[in-house]
Amino acid sequence: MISIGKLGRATGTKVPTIRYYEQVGLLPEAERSEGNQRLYGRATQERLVFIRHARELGFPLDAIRDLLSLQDRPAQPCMAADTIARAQLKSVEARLARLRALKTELERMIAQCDHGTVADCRVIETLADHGLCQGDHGTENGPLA
Amino acid sequence: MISIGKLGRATGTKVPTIRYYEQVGLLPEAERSEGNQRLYGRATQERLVFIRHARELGFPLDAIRDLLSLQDRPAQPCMAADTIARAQLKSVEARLARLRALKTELERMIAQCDHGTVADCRVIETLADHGLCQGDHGTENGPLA
DNA sequence: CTTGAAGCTCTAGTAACTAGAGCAACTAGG
DNA sequence: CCTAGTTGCTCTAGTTACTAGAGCTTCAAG
Repeated sequence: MISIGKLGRATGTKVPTIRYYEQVGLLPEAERSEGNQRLYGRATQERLVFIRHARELGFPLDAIRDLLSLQDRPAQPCMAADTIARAQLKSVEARLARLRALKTELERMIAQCDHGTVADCRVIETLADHGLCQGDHGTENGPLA
Repeated sequence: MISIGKLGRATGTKVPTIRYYEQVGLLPEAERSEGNQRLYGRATQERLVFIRHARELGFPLDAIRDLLSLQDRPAQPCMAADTIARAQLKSVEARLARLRALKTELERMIAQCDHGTVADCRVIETLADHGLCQGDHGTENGPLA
């Protein structure tokens, strides 16, 4: 049984984040000490590690909630977890493609900035240039990277 | 002089987003018609295009505010804009590296999910596995992708 | 035994929007 | 000219995943 601070250090999670996870039901309500302080055992620590890894992989908390509920009833078929992972992969690939394009664009911008005045700075021109839209208008404001 | 709806369609921006940009000072307070409806001219439309492009490139609104203030006083040296762009490039590269790792991991997870039951599903095991931490603990909960 | 760190609860703030209520105004068809 | 129906207005509140602060209590070390 360890304190919330130790759990945080052990898992690389900030203390308020742990309390937040409890609040939104991702972690069970912690046992308390005499003096009302949270105490955690192995099981919860592992659950938190699971959550953090899933977050690092970009899963939103809702998806993690689903995964945890699968984990809690392990006799089910694996399909649901697979489906979640596949959906996640799709969105990761989309973000990757977008970011690669952005990187190219930024490099171009920086290369063209000639340390003159803003008046002829390509960084600003590039952003103002309408010709660079590759016509994904219609998507409207999407997640944006 | 066009309405907010037309401006939205012309720039691929949702109407509430335009009002939001005005509210937070990225766009000037719009002129109004007799009946109190917002009217926009070329200048504001270009400013909005600038903002949207910068957002697509991942610039946070604060950085965009800075860029716009540079644009408003174009006799300054270009350095500041360059600095902002370089910082942005750095963070894009970091996000890229992280995402590439995530993609590999997800692919591995999916490949190992053998459509059995959850009990032996690698998707969940992978997320629970502590051995996969490449020890970036200490960063605590960072931006996460 | 005392001091300072770590814990508690609660509220409010962050980014960048998005959604909804309830109402006014503009536009096109008949 | 009238009447729908769409678009616009303001305002409040919700979203995601946390983070920060106030004001207080409890714990661990010297």
